[in-house]
Amino acid sequence: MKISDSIETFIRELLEDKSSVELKRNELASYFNCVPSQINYVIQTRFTTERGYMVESRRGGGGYVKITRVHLAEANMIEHVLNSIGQSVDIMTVEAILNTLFVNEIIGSAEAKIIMTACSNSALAAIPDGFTKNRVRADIFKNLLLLFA
Amino acid sequence: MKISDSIETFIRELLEDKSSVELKRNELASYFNCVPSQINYVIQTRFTTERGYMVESRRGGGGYVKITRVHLAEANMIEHVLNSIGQSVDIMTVEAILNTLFVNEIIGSAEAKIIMTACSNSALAAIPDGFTKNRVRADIFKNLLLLFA
DNA sequence: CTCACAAAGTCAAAGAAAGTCAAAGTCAAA
DNA sequence: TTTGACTTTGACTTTCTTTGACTTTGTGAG
Repeated sequence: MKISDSIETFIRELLEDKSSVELKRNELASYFNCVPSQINYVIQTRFTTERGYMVESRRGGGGYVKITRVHLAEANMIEHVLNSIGQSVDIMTVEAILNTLFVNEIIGSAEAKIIMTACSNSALAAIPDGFTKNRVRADIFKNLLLLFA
Repeated sequence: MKISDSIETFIRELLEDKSSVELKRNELASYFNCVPSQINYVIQTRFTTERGYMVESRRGGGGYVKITRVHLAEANMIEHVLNSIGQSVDIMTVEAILNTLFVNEIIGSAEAKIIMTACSNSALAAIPDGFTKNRVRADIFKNLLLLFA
């Protein structure tokens, strides 16, 4: 029972051909039998800037939500990412960022895998949940990204 | 037969065909008539990095626990090293081990560098000195070494 | 210009699932 | 018989998802 994941997949598939899609929030919601605001949830958690998407929308009659896959400038992408990471970061975000870096060929899949593992909950199991864990994760992540800058 | 052992066997059997299984913690618990946290106990004591398993999970709706088996070849150097690392390890030891692995061509210099950085004091700066820091270091190190097994 | 309606946005509460911790129980070995 | 490693249990926490009431913004008819 994970409606959000289905919606995410659905939108991803639409984006396979074109680099942007225009959706009707309400139509999509009724297609998936969920409340409209769930579409917002999916967009906010899955189609973020960190994952390489841009979202525009308009309300009112004939309104829409437009999602665009964006190719980030390769130049100082690492620097950009480093700045976007705060003092604390969760594993989902790490995964998303690594994926973006991989897609943009900044890092290879082997490196991504290593970094992912170093930041995984499994590796950080000894640290209590919550702020501390995500803070340590951010430190490790940043230190590793710095190797590619 | 102890419940924990049965659960362990059950999961092991699932892993005989596939190299990874996705479990529902609550379902498994109710199947074995035990409290959910017992599943965590089994995983923490039986499906550890030393034994060649990796564990990922997600909370919330549609959550899961995924256990992946990594094949540890007999007489494998990584396995040996994994077993030799205790619960806690200092940065000098990490460096020494990495050097040995590099000299024996088990890992490349790029990988060694990444692992070294992930285990560095700089990456673990947010953790107070002493036992905890070296313990987290050991966890990270073992998880990363497992990638080369 | 104004008002009704159509869309999309916001936010917080409720629900779902996994994680943590430590107390209490077992049981064999010293 | 005491000790200590291993197990079982459950109360509490954290994380992620779903839902819905309410808000904001655009459009078009009168």
